[in-house]
Amino acid sequence: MKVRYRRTDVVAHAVDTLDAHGLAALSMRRLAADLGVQPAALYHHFTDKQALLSAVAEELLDRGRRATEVVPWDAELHLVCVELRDAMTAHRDAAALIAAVYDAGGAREPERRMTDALLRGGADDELARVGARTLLRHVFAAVGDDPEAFALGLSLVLDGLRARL
Amino acid sequence: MKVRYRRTDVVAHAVDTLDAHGLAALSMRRLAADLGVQPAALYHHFTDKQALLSAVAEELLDRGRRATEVVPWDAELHLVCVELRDAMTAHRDAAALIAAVYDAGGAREPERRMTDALLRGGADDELARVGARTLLRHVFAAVGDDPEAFALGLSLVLDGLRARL
DNA sequence: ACCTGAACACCGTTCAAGT
DNA sequence: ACCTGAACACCGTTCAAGT
Repeated sequence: MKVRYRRTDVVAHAVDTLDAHGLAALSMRRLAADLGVQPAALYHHFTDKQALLSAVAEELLDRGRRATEVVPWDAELHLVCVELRDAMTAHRDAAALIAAVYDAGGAREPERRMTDALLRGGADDELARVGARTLLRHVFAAVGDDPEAFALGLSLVLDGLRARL
Repeated sequence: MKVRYRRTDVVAHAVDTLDAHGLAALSMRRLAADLGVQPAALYHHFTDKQALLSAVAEELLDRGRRATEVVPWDAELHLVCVELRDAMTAHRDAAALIAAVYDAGGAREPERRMTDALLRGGADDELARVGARTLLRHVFAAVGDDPEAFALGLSLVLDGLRARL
């Protein structure tokens, strides 16, 4: 009797592959070969490669979540940035993967939490939407910076937001 | 006697292909087929696909350049953002292409001009470097926004910079 | 529910050789 | 200087069929 897998098994193995060999190695064919299964078998679990990558990105984001607690809006904003940065640095190429999934319309939870925090802080709908997006994109883009440059770049955006609240 | 091409011919055709069929269609094999040439022939003009993409990105940036004139540092900053946005919106998928080339270490001229303008405006080396990068990345990320959202997001970053100059 | 076998339509890149 | 012919080592995806 051959081995069989569930969706979560495939995602777990994909995370391992990401760690060990990077995003370029995350191909449907290679993943299937590693699992000892035909490429077509993966299409039972995911409609296409994009769906697989989305599932992996969500998994990485989940692993980065801290305990939920109610904090002031600006502390929440800071917390989301830190959690996101953690998730993006905890695994090889996680930053590129999460950004790619975001660009394709997935991994929207961090942005949603930022928007909520800004609304709570008194921003109107427009500022909350644009502010959250600008902040999120900055975290994406600056994740490769050293800590000082990251903090400085982040404060440029946060100062701009503060000036409007 | 068969047709023969120079490097610039290939770049010009790549720009046309980008316009007509998008970034996904910009493959070495397809480009070669369109030109009526073997895939291997392109490796006479470019060491690899990355070099081709870099050349195309530089070409798009060049086409977006306006006449050079000496202006105050903040007007120069604004001008670079506008030129960059123009270059990124003038051709299909140009934003994704230029961002990809930038991530790979190319298309550095806009950032260099931003750094120079900030130094001219009194920023120290660190602020000029981080400020230019933050601004550039914001333009990359927000190029798909509608004009109001783009302007608001940009002013968030510019306000942060102004607060330090 | 999960997988196979086989195919289709692609990729980037290298290399010896030709003109 | 610019190109061919041929190969190598890959991709994502579909589909009928099997257990």
